[in-house]
Amino acid sequence: MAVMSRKVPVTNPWDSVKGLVIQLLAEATSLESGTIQESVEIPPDPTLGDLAATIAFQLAKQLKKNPANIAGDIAGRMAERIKSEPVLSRIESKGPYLNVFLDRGQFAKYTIQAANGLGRQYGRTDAYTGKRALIEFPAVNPSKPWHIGHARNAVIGDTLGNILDAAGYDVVKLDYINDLGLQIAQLCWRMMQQPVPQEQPNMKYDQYLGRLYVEVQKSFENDEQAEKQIREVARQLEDLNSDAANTSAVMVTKCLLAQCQTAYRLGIYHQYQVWESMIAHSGLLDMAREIMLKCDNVVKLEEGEKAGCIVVRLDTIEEFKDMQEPYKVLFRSDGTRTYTGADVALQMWKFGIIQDPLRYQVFDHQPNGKDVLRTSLKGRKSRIGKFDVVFNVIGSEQAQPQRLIYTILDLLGYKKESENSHHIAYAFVDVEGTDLSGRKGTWIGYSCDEVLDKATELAREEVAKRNPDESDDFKDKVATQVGTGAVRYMLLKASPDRKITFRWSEALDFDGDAAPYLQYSHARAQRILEKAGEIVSAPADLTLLSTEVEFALVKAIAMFPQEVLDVVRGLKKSTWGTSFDCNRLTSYCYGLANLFSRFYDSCPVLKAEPAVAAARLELVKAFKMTMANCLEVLGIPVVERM
RNA sequence: GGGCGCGUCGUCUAGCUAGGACAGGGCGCCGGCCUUCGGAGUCGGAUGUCGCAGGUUCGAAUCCUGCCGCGCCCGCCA
Repeated sequence: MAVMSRKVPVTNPWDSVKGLVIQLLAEATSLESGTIQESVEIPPDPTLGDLAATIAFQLAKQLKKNPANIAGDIAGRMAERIKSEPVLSRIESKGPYLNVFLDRGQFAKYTIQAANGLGRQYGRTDAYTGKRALIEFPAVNPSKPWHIGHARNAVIGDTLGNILDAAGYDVVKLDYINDLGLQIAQLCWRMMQQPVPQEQPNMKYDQYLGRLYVEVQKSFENDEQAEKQIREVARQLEDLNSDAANTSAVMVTKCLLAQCQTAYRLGIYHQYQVWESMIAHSGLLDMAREIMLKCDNVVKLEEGEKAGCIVVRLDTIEEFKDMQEPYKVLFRSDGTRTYTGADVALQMWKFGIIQDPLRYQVFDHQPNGKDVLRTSLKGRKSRIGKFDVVFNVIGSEQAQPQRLIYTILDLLGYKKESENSHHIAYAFVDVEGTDLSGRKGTWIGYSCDEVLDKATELAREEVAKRNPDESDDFKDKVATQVGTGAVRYMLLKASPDRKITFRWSEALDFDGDAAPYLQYSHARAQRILEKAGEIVSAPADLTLLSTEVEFALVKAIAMFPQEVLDVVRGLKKSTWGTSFDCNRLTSYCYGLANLFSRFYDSCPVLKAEPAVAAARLELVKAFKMTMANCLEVLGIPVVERM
């Protein structure tokens, strides 16, 4: 069998074996392999089998026979053929189900050779090589620190990027900086007031600004005069030479640098930042407007309430038929853009529909060694290029506005681009009763930094308890890895469409289904390999790995590449956004760690007889590699000792 | 009013897109396991009207219809 005898390690062992089973079922039944593929599943209990097919149910309808009899017939017909495949052991019918058993030893060999042969590449595939994906996140206003809800956005976006990258995509991560919003105007207004607010010397700038904003908000709400002035500041911000714009530029830069420190703590890096003020002055909006006006559905209204506005007519679209107002304003009567208008223009830019008029310069040198570029008036032209797919990570409350943008893109004639526009939606994080509001200041105490601080602090205590003789440097380093890993994992393990109620007791629970458990399993594997270094050197016979527990671990290792691909294939558009099952990968990773823990408990490695020890060591290596690769995709630090 | 999402042991949650074998986990609770490579572990136990009511099907947590509860969205705002 060609697939099974390749010299080069297979990239996707589970899928290869499943493919083989499908092939054999097709030979035995004359059903389409597509039909069979859909019916092949994993039995609920491994004692039933390793793979199962429910084709007997479908055939029962056609043949008008009892499905159990049909399954029995097929099993009988396939028995011999199965024996000729080394990785397969036997087929059984159990009622209407067809259950296939793998040969444990052969499959262990097959899988471990794949994982250890590919090493850090294991889990990566070239399924989407050649495609370019742009991900925009988290687009936090540069007027406050990230709170834990912003962190959810950022971690989802970052992890999506890693997963797409593993599937072969060329991924670009982009952040959108709204430095022209009302929040910025409010802060600038305050900055230009007497007395000039004093910066808190011991406080991060974003933290300080976020608190100042809560204060300013009160003036805005209660003082009509102040509100009027703030509106004026907002207008001035559009003029890059104004005092307001200069004040803003300094303030926003300082705030953004502070926010970036939070991102870096979470291991999150970007290639580009798009600043709204630069978009406003780049000519991009004018270019977009021209293109839009060529479309029949975009018109400048001459009369009525919206006279002078450039609007898009939505009444031709089924979905918006029931809308009270069929005209959506893109450019106001004074010529300025609405958010919808700007968003459509930006989306067009992302797909390369508008030639890039922006210039770029380095904003910061990131700890990953790479520069993040920001849009600017002065810098250089860049080759950011066109993208095949665009993902915008935004809260689910923006589902309709996002869909509207993609619909308008379609109306403008960019059908493909519309289809390839994805809103990665996620529900908000709240805090037992209240939401996290920048305005009301309810985020105070729940900023991402504070959560990371507390998690790291607790991790420091635990590390110190377990490693009393280690250096402070060691303890600090590991505490950081454990603390940040725990926070990232907590945010990823919840399905994005489910709201998270943040609780300290859960965030700081390092037992059970949490990142430290995963990191711990890796550290244990690492320790075994370290100790083995001095002892074992015999060439391993991997077919010796055949106990229940070993086999379960082997299967989990074999499934990793397919798990990654399944998450990518699961990115499907719905009315409310595009589904992204980041929790599926955390769940896989937890299961993998769990199986290793069982193996660790019941299968001694170093104390086993030499031949078994050699084989188990290879299994430990394969596990460690897979766990490390999976953690890397999740953005959770890989820990050698903890 | 229209639209979207959520509702699963005490609690948090997976599974729902492609219906299938006793609904999986975590925390908490009860009880075992350190003369075995790190106990952030492991083994066992108790705990469930899968929001409610119908329907489709050989078979429904999953699909359809109608309700109920919670949250969110429907501006030349930002």
